[in-house]
Amino acid sequence: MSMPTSIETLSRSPTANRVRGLKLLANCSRCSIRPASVCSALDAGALSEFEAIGREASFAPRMIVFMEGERADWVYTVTSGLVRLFRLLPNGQRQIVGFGLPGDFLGLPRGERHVYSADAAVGTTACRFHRQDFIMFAENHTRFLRRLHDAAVKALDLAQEQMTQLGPRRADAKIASFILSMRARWMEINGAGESVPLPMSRQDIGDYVGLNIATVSRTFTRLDRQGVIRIVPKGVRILNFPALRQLAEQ
Amino acid sequence: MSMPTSIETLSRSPTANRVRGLKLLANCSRCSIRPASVCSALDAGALSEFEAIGREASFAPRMIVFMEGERADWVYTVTSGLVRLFRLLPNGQRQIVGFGLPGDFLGLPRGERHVYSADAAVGTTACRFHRQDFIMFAENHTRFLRRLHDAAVKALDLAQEQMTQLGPRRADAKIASFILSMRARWMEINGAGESVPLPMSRQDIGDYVGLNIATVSRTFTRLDRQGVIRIVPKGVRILNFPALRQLAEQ
DNA sequence: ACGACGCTTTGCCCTGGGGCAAAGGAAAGG
DNA sequence: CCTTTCCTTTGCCCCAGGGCAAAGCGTCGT
Repeated sequence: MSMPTSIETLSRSPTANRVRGLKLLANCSRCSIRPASVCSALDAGALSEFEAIGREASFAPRMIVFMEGERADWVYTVTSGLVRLFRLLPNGQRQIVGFGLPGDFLGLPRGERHVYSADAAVGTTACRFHRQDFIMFAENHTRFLRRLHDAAVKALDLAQEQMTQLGPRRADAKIASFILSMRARWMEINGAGESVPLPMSRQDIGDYVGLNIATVSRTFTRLDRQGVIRIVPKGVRILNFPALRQLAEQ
Repeated sequence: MSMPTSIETLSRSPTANRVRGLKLLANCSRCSIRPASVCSALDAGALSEFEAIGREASFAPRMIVFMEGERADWVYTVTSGLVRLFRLLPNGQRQIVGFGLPGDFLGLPRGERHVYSADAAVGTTACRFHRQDFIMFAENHTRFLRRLHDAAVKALDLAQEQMTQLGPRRADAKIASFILSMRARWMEINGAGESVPLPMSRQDIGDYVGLNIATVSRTFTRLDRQGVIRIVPKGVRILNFPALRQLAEQ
């Protein structure tokens, strides 16, 4: 059925260079994605303490954040852009296991090593903390620790969900589910409405839901022609909600 | 692509009846699967204390152990048989998210409610503990708690693995991976060799790896004809290891 | 030992989606 | 502003695997 998207055939491979720049954190209190992130659990005092141990890192598109198998020495909170979480399969195919959106917390696996890789899909910024600093801070701030745990539960739920999405479903069901799930995630960030940002490429979507890039493209086009969605630059607008939900359930 | 295996079309639906019988635990110290279970972390003293809070439950084939959404009041350690972990999708399809083999620990989700259902695929026995008793016991036995954590990590790894298996891979690759993964799991229990028990039905395998029952059957037959495996009652024997590994990597 | 039931295997046909490749667009770099 | 480089869309063809259904087997119960 489906085709290895070898990493070599991707238009460009992830670049080995890591973080592009580091800046001191200033004014977490004015950070616009804070409400959607784990930092929402911190009051003014804790926040400035937290600021002191973090740095803002920027990543150019395709820059690696961390690699599977590597020691997990840093943790991240995405503040803008999009991070791809992926595993490279023995046959060269890339399976995207998740997307890190602004507000998402990344890089704290159960063990001491990463179990998947992460790179920036577009220009991305993230607050970076040394694992030890971060853990020590969390252990001194119980509310924060609980919030972290919540984040982990949410990630697990998403993974479970994704597992059931990947199975043998029709292309339009997969794409419809994908759009609805992205919409739900953006709503937690923006509140937003019918417009769903999709900053990732068609290839990324395919590697996430388990479809060929051509099929992804065709399916978007079909949904557009059917009047279910409208394709807009870097995203879609949902025109017929019930129809989309209906498709997602197939 | 793929077909809803509606729960109604399954030859028989899971039965609503729960545990068939309960017996006091006697002689955990002689339990043959103990080395493969979380109980392996307990010494003689702790073991008899542990015995006191558990009961051995038996389940007839297709009996429900617990259901998605239900409060998770009991936890289980499988001692014999096979448990199917599954979610029912909106379209009626059943996605099997894992198999509980002897030694596996089940029923302690992150939240207070189960996120998937479980039923017995064949006649099954399991040690059952009240969640509270179990948690209290674990908190008083640090080695046991760590062992529990290890079990959770292993389960997560398996789920991650499964997520990459489900994607768009060829039928023989999926089946080959499945056989190798089952073999690896049995080896931890039996040590065993080339013979891999497969107590679950073809339908179960299909709902796990994302293939139609007919395709599952055809693929097993093909691998048999090619001399890669030999189909034996309730399992397979691996004849050509390198070939199987090779297929699994596709 | 026999019969019934349920699971597995197999054949036949068909369709959804992959492979390939070219054309069309958008964005980045000079 | 123009050129280059990706990325997306689309057409054409083909095949892996799904749908359906019948036949084959094993097993369990009486």
